Amino acid sequence: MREIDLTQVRELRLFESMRESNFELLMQAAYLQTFPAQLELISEGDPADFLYIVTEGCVELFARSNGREVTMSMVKPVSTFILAAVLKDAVYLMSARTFQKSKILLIPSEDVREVFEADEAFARAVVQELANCYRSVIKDHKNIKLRSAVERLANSLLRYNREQGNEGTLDLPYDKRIIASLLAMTPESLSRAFNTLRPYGVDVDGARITLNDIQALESLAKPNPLVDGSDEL
Amino acid sequence: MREIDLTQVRELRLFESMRESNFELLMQAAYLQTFPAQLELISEGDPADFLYIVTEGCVELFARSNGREVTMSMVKPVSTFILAAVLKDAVYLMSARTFQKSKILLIPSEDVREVFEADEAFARAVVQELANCYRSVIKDHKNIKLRSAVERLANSLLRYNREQGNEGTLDLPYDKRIIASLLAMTPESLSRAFNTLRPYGVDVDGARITLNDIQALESLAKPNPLVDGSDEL
DNA sequence: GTGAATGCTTGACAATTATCAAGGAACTGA
DNA sequence: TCAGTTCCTTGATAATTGTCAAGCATTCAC
Repeated sequence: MREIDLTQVRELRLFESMRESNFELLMQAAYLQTFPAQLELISEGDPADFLYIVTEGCVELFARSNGREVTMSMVKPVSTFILAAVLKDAVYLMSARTFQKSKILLIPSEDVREVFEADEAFARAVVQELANCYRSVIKDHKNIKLRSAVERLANSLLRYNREQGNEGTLDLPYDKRIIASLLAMTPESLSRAFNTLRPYGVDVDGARITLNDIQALESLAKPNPLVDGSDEL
Repeated sequence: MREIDLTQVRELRLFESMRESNFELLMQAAYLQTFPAQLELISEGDPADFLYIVTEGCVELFARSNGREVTMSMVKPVSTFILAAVLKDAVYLMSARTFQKSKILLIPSEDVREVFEADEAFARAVVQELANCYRSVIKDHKNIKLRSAVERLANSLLRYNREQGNEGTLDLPYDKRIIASLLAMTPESLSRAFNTLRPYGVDVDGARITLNDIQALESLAKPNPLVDGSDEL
């Protein structure tokens, strides 16, 4: 594995405090692979054979049931996914596919669990990671249950704007089709939701969005850190 | 604290494997209190001062935003709630109120975190508990994003029926108002959803529900263990 | 370049779900 | 017992969101 990849992974909060020997053990068992876009990596219901870490590219977590399909979240470098299933030695609850061409590190579940048993620092880091994941889903869940589709869109635009430096202009990080699914609506409804937001200063030009009246947009969106907060609050 | 309560708590998977001395330490710092029904125990946004454990009664976790309010989940004895906030030393993301008169054990967050640092077995048990919580919210999230209101109701009836011994007859465990909110709909819509299910053999008599044609109901509900599974799958 | 595919938008319409108002049943407390 | 709740249901209606079909722009392969 390239030195630079290793360093990146080691710097993840999940791995930074564990013993060097255990980290090496994990990495020796691991595979680093590059996958093309739109390749299905895991399928919900399968046993959790590997812990995944995206080091380059982007991965879509999605769920299927009864012929329908929705995007659950997008995983960007450098982060892990489906940690909970690995630790419980259970089946995956979500499917995953590469969104772009991606470089992904696969660590066999058994090794993760073994090191989890042996390395206290790692065990504690796992707790922090899981707690973050948990709180993040709770926020998503509140978002869907407490807000209408237009409000969800308004808040997500405000959030992208914040993440991209509060310049009043932002680029949608994914296709609108995916944004729509993340926000639990159809692409058609997303299109119409953008139209609804035009009187609030939202201008759309492809993936480039301009927010001309953030105050107005906020008065509609009513952002709430306990729903939209990126983290640690 | 009464011996019987202590034993119950000790038997929780979260506490069963920790060292006796640490368990005693936690319990000495803890308060056991009885609260009347409908008392707000915690309010989202407050710092997480205590870990809560319901030993008798029932607690409603709910969320508020922008004047709206929804039930997130119901906590029955004997289980903990808001563990993630305690471990992260963060604010609560959900509010909690007693549903019935309830006996609740409060353990100061600092003690939980201290023992978490000191007791390896406890740290590992925390991981299992958090992983369960995480997977349970993921399922709720899939339920809402992948199904219509009627389908959600149908599946939740099938689930209550399973939990109550597959007798084809079941009692709703909470007020319909709460069931509605758990299923992300209004009480009026729940009422109409029950009517929609009548042709599928669902008879309603107050809180007592009879399922006269489970096959028909299942063909509508399309239950899926990766969404409805109680646990461990 | 040309044709096919993809992604997005729009229109027309339908289904789903919410809102508001009213009424009835069951429980509650004096 | 009776009035006052509370909870649930129903009706009428409206808002929200989804579906289906078509069209347009862009990208992509050849």
